[in-house]
Amino acid sequence: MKKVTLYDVAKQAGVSPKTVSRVINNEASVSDQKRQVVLGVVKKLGYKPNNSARSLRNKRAYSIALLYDNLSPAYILDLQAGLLSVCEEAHYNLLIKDCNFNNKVLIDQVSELLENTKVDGFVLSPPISDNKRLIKLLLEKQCPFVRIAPLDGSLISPFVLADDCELAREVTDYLIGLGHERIAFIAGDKTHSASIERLAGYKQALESASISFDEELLEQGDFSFESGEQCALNLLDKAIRPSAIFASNDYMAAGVMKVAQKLGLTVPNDLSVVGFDDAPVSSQLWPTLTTVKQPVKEIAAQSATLLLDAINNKEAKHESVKLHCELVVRESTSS
Amino acid sequence: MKKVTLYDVAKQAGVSPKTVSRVINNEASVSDQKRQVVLGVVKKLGYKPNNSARSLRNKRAYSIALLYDNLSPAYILDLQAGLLSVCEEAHYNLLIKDCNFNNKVLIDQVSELLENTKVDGFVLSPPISDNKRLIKLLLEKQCPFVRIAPLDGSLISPFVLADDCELAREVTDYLIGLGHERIAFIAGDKTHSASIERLAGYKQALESASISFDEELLEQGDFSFESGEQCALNLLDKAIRPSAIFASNDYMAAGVMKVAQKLGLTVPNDLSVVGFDDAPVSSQLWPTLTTVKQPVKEIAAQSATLLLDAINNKEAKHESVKLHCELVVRESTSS
DNA sequence: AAAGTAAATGACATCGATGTCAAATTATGA
DNA sequence: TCATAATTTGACATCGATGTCATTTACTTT
Repeated sequence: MKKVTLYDVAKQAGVSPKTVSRVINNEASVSDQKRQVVLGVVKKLGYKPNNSARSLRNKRAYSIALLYDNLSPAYILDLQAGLLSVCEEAHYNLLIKDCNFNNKVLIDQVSELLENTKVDGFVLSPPISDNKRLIKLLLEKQCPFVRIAPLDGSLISPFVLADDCELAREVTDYLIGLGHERIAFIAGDKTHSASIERLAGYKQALESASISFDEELLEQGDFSFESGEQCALNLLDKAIRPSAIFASNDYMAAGVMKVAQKLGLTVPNDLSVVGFDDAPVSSQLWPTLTTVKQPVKEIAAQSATLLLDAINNKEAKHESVKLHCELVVRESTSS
Repeated sequence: MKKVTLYDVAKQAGVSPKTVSRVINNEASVSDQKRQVVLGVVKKLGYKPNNSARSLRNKRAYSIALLYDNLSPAYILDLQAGLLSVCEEAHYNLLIKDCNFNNKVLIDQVSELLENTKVDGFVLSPPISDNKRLIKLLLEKQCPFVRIAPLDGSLISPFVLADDCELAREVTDYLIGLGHERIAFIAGDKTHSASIERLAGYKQALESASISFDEELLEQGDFSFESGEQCALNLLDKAIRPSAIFASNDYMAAGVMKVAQKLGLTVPNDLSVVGFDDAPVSSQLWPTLTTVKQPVKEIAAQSATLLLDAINNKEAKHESVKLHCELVVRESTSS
């Protein structure tokens, strides 16, 4: 039951430790014959490289860090799960960092992670994906990173996003298809690309259907339940009410539902409501909320894959990946 | 900007590296005079010990792992936040492990963490806190661990819990105080101590108020929204309805709200509803839910503290800590 | 077949911190 | 004051993997 090391493998295989190391790291100049022998012994002894020794020698921690701030708990947990699945496979550690603090501290903490912990790369989730100072730091230090749903679509790093715009269009098309013409939209926090994209999709759908965009029907929220309430109050107070409200996320949609109920409106008969994200609350309300499900775990898994690529192959070209969301029709919408 | 090592400190301080090491690790036999000198240089150079080197030499990873399964996202995130705050302070890493798999795999994964990653200790959250096989493994390997809200209150390890029973009593007292006499209770998953405790508190309060416990008013749920719905249907279908329903968590309470609304009952006028946990949904419903807020971050922080104590002081006695919850009165309750 | 080139292999030092054990220093007691 | 015990201190080896560089082996080429 004792820990097996490179040396044990080397002895059994009748080669030098260095050769075993070469095999483990998939280096080129090892004869196929010895490679097979070594691999055999590795499997037989169940050898696993010691991470601390590697880290010490190579001056890197074999770990990546997830930076997040201000997202919904379920979303963050899905991100973590997706990242973990890839990290475990690749024998990397995942460090998590709640960046619920100001810019200055964030920069310090990341520097610390870089210089002390020797983290290999970072996953930036919105709104950190567009933190200028942080990105500048990472680029300067030549530290690999991936951005999730960034506003800035340039390939300074790989990035992964969902087809928010397309799905917002689909949602709006769906509402139009149900016969709605006065469809209001509640936008989210502008520092998230999702807000921009979802609004764009809404506008595109209106245009395709030759419904003119009405400034009156657009409200600016910030993704919070309270902002949803406030925006709904503004919208439902109008002389001619919208017959449907499309909120940029489920929290705001829940706020809309609350206001509708308070005003004595029945959802979906008097008002259709749509959210976005498929947060837990969307199926815990009554009526349950029509919404859009993002493939958050896949987004995270893709991010991890791209990041590990960048880490292990410094000259790899940066890519971007767009993943597909899905409309989930529930009870809060009708004609 | 180069990395400073023990040797740099030793040279500057005019002592041997070993002495610096002694100072860093707070060992006894160093003269006060040298200690001061060394500490001065440490601060001046901003020396930070290299974790990989330490891990290699000491055969431990300076990290703890959080095992969780099946809890609400917000709860898990709060646990993580609480653990992280202590870990960062102590320069430990936090590994997270979603144990959403069967017993066998769990044991394998934990063994792997122990033998390969050399994790120093584990934090078990419910219902893993009472996983017999896992606990047996950890005890055998003499690996320190803390349990959060275990069913088994013996001191095989330190543990931390909330005063669920007391608060359930307080909630029930509060409902009784409002004039309710037919108060139904929806119990949660029996593998969680919280379920047992909350039910006990409910019964105690009834007894204190000389209201006899009515089997008819007790339903068994499993903490899910759907189970809340089902139990509510059962309860509200009775000839004489309860005037208040106390659900063991907010998800189930949300299910109750849904059913109440569907049946045309107005909350709180026709029915008072109380939840537990102060999950996000409790303030995103309308009416907002009266509930109980657990100090989850503090529970986690305490757990981490106890665990690190156990790790760094093997003969420390195991302690248990009980933390205080708080009743949050919102809109879903009235006389 | 000899010479020359390319590929495969291994000896050794190193990453940074710390346990072991012996040497040096200080304190104690007769 | 000197021998002895107690306390500080440091030299050195070590944890396990891998970069460097020299050496050996295999493969061409004329």
